[in-house]
Amino acid sequence: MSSIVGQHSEPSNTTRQGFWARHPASVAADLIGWSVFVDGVGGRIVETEAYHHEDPASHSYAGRTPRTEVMFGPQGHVYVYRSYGIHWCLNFVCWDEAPGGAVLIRAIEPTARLDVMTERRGLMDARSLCSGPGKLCQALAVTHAHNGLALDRPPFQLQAGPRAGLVVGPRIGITKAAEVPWRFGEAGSRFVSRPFPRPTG
DNA sequence: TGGGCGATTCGCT
DNA sequence: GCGAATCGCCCAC
Repeated sequence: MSSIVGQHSEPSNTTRQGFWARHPASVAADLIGWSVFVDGVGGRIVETEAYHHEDPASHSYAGRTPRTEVMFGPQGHVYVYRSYGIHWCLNFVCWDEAPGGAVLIRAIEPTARLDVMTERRGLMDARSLCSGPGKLCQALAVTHAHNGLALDRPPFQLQAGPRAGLVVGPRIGITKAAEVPWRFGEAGSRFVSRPFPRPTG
């Protein structure tokens, strides 16, 4: 599933339930190169991470709680949680065999309304506007108020797009199952949160 | 009801 | 490169 959908395609295939009813790692890989906007502010997704219900690093691993409720709900919705008591993190709910999975959006290449993002972030450097899960939520003004909202309805807008290439690596900032290679990025992108490890020979 | 912990970021060295 | 800031969630007592 790496089809490139033109802007005039009927609702982009992200709106089809089938896209999200797959393993989070598959969805996370396919989302690279797509664009996400919140109230018209956003850009191209260049970095994601997958979290699965059988994955010890996933919030859903310990079971269903009020906080993780959305992860067990319908696919194609937004799961937002607070990180370190300071930042917000944006996830897209997806799962196939059993409920409880999501893709963390870790970095975006800003393309739309950089002026708004610049003001929200208090920065001039486009490269640093959305190069991290907490950063992009600040730039796109995503908060807990968005938790549970559907991705195919305002204020969200998703649009398929091409990517230069896919790179894979271990996830960042976790202690459990840190070796699982479920971090995905666009090859050569300068807008990722951190460089991907070079393929070792 | 209390304490430990975390899918982070930023500034200072 | 390292550590502080900061607070909601979750489990144990």
